[in-house]
Amino acid sequence: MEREEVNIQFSKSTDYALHALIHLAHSEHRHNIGIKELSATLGVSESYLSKVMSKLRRDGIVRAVPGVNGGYELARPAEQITFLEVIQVIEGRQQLFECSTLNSQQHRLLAEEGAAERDRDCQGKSECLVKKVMDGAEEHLYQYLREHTIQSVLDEAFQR
Amino acid sequence: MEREEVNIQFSKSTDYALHALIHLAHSEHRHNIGIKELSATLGVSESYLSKVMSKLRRDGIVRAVPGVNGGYELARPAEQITFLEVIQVIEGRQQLFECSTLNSQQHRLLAEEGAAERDRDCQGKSECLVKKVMDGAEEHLYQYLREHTIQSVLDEAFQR
DNA sequence: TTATTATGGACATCAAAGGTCCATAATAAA
DNA sequence: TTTATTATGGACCTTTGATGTCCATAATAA
Repeated sequence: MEREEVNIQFSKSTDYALHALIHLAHSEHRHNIGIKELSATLGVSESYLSKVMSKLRRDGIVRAVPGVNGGYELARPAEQITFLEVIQVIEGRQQLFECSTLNSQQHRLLAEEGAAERDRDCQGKSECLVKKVMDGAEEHLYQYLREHTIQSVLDEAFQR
Repeated sequence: MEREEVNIQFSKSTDYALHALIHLAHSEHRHNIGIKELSATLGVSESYLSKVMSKLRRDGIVRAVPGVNGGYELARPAEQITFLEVIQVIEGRQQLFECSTLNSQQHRLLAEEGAAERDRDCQGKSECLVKKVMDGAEEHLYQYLREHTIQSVLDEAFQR
């Protein structure tokens, strides 16, 4: 009874990624910020942060150059990098909610009231009533995360 | 490279809980729906669904009575049971986002611009710029989930 | 009293998060 | 062209939590 279960939460990797990108954006006059500086700034190991940065690179959010004076920089203007995009790159693109129950429950409901012509499958189709609400919630959340960018955070930091 | 990582997602338990509650609400003329009927309806094992139902009972969402003809029923009207409440009971009440990075990043930003009088801690305080956005996202999501209840889903099922 | 139903503890399994280490590739500077 | 430096990716490890089963016990109505 010591620990409550933990579940619906963004991963630490997402945290690292967002903070790293903000640091890059804030240092844009300089070029090629190395993993050493990034990991020291965030207080995270170089080896782990490297993995996160590699993902960001593979998805075209940052550019990376090896070698002396190498490092990372944003691949695009900070106002074109949304929170949603970063989160999806790191967390993957699965949906907030997947229906795992049988097709029985909600379809019995529908069938009994004479809407029996609908599909018979609850797995991911739009027929599941619970999923319908959750999909709405997801779109709601995503819309918010689309409206916030790396740049908008910087703007806010400088009280405007 | 076969499986993409899976992360930010509601658990199956939440799925089970929501579907079970809808079934209870839809059967409110009858009383005490047993775990047998519930598990058969959802296509889930009795033993596992029991755990989920116990959680719902401990948090006052359903009532349970053991013994012959025992079972579960809603402890409150279906319009007073929100999606958010169910989710929080099952998933726990941690936040969508916890800041894991050092206090350095965002405070260096603030400090450089002369806002140095703020706290020095990024762990969960409102000072972290990333966390501020994520908290906003969370509140956005929660507001939506508060507006949807077990009853509202039933209403929708009966096309009104 | 008895059959029935819910409860909770103890386990088991499995996948994913989080993290480390190292060999290799790439690059710029010397 | 070497060399020092930096990123990359594979292999591996540990911990945690989700999912699930089983069983003994408690509670309850018939």
